[in-house]
Amino acid sequence: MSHTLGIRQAQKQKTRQALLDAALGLLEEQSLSSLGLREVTRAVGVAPTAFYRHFRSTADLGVALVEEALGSLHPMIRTTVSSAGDSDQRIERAVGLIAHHVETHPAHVRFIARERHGGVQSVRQAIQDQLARFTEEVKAALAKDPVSEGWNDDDLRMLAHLYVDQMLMTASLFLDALEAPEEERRRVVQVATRQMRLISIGREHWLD
Amino acid sequence: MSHTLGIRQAQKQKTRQALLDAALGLLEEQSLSSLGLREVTRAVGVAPTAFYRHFRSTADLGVALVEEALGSLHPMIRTTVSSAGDSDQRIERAVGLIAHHVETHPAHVRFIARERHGGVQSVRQAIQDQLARFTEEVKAALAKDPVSEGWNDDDLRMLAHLYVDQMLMTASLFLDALEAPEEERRRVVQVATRQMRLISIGREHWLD
DNA sequence: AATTCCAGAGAACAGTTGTTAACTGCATGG
DNA sequence: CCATGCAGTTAACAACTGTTCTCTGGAATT
Repeated sequence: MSHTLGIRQAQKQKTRQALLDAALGLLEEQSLSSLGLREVTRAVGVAPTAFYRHFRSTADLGVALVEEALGSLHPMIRTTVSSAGDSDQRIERAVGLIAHHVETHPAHVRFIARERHGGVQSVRQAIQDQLARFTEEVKAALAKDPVSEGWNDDDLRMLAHLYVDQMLMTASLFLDALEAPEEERRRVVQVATRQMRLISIGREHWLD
Repeated sequence: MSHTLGIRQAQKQKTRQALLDAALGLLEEQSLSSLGLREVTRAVGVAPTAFYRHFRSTADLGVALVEEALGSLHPMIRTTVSSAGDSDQRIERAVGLIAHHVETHPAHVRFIARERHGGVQSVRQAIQDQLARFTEEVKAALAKDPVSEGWNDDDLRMLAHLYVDQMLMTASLFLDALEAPEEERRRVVQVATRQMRLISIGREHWLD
């Protein structure tokens, strides 16, 4: 692999990325279903027809954005759920990781939160597929945890589902508090931490 | 109150409602930020300019839809959280109420789920305001429950928040499974029930 | 060095959009 | 019964949309 691709394909990928970036920017103040192809090309500074060299439609571009936003997130998931430390330490680290990711990729997070239930079917589907993969990975990680001894498959899946949803909820909360005073951001940390702690407690007593 | 309003204002409210209904229908396949005013009036069968007699913009119409979708939901909230029965019975009833509401008002539920993180600021704000009211009501109901004895204000609020979010998550799940085979719908009931049960268990052991 | 390929430009299309202004007809209040 | 108010109509506007076809310059291939 890593075949140094010619200056031709390199330039193509460059404009393609520029289109993705511009779209992501424009999507901070609207939904994908109202994003126009001309709007995107205008923001990049290329002719409208150039768009078709890279995407069939804005919906197609949306699907590409889903992969950009979620595809590279799988490694993080693993370190979030599994690994060492007692319960409180793991929770603290998970919340910290989420907060950090929202701070470094706010537009991506906003895009996912917005389009997860958004008006474009194919994009909704792409997000659901990725989240389903996340859920499976979390479930696999949970299965290895000694706390989950004796849990059946359905219960593991419902807990994984709960964790993934909770992650997104927390990320969305951080997003809304991004430009808020630090006081409120700490309240978000507090709420998220306590919610995860409550879930954790429920988990420990599940088999009673 | 209840002053039988003249046939003039009656007709006005009628077209206003027709605009709201038509918009709600159109919003099943797109987001509010891409909903055109002409699109709505065309669906109703009135002139585009008639729109301005009722709403400043489609965003304004969206805010009205929020109140229609969530405003009448407050009484239900109360019966969902509080009232009699042991833990499992209350959960079963809550999940049933949510499922029923999704079946009878699917478009409203879809609208809220979609626009909660959608591209129109004022509508997002309106939804957040209503949800904050819900959270306060749930918190008040929780405070009266003997299980919550000894809980401080912050913990009550975080639990109320968790319940409200869980309610929306569940509603969204039911929505996606609306036209799916009954088998999958029962799986949704199962997952939602177990998640609430886990939360309930965590709640009982919170003060350990 | 000659040829093919292709990312992007340019122009034109039919259709759409939000908003304005001036109007019409009918229910309302004096 | 007559004058006023106002929901909804009609017509027109400039601006915008997605998509098509044709063209061009320079990289890639032979």
